Amino acid sequence: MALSKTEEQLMQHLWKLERAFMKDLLEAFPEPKPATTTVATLLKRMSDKGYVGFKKYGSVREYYPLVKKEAYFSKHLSGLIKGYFDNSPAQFASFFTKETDLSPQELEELKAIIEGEIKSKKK
Amino acid sequence: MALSKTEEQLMQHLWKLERAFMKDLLEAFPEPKPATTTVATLLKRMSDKGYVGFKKYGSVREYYPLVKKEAYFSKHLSGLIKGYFDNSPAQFASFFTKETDLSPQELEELKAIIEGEIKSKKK
DNA sequence: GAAAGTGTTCTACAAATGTAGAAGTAAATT
DNA sequence: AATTTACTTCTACATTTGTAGAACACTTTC
Repeated sequence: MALSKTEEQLMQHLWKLERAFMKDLLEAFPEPKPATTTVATLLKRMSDKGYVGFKKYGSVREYYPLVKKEAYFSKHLSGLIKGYFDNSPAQFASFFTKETDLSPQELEELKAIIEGEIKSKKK
Repeated sequence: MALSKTEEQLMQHLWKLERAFMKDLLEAFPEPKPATTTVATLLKRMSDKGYVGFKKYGSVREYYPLVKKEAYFSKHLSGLIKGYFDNSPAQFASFFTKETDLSPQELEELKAIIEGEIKSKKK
């Protein structure tokens, strides 16, 4: 099952922190911070959905992600590409490159990456 | 306000069709098709949210999108990039290029696009 | 060891979402 | 004109989501 928008936000914090206690997560939120119980509920649901694990220290828990950000994001992205670009990553890439405001330097970097990819595919 | 997952799907059909009557939309869904009333409800909500317009022909309506797919998608994408790549499109691009399985030809095309962008930025 | 501080579990509830029946209306068909 | 077709509008309801109070439990601190 997928995460909801709010759960995803919390997941972002968790990915950044890698492992975190309730208080670390609360700190990560900007004002106005949600109630502790709110975060607890979200964590419970996320854990039920299999996205979050935890280690108990007494009654307190140290939470950590069970799915990698990259993996989660990849799935997200391929969904988007399927939906919006008729499943054509190339078409998506083209759109992205044109629409996003990349600096000349970033473009050069990107070009280098692609050249690297081309080379590695060829070998 | 944003569209929900299901509303987005319907929106996809509408974008593809450009203008559509209820029956066209229903046809666009794969089996098992939703009930007519289900789609009607979604259209109503989407219209309330300002994403869909319609022209009346008697009591029947021809629906059409009020927001361009590109615009909607862009917003989506920048949200993703903000969330997952710390607001760095370049970092995102790099991830995308590595993770997605583009064919050598697609990579060449992409490279060409980027070169074009570099040139146009330089001018 | 009584009081604070932290976090957990339970329970609750409003809003948003997914889905659709019932009933009405307009247009097409017999 | 009566019937069928193709919607639309209204109403309804189960889930999921966003938010959090109340009450309980473990730790730390005076």
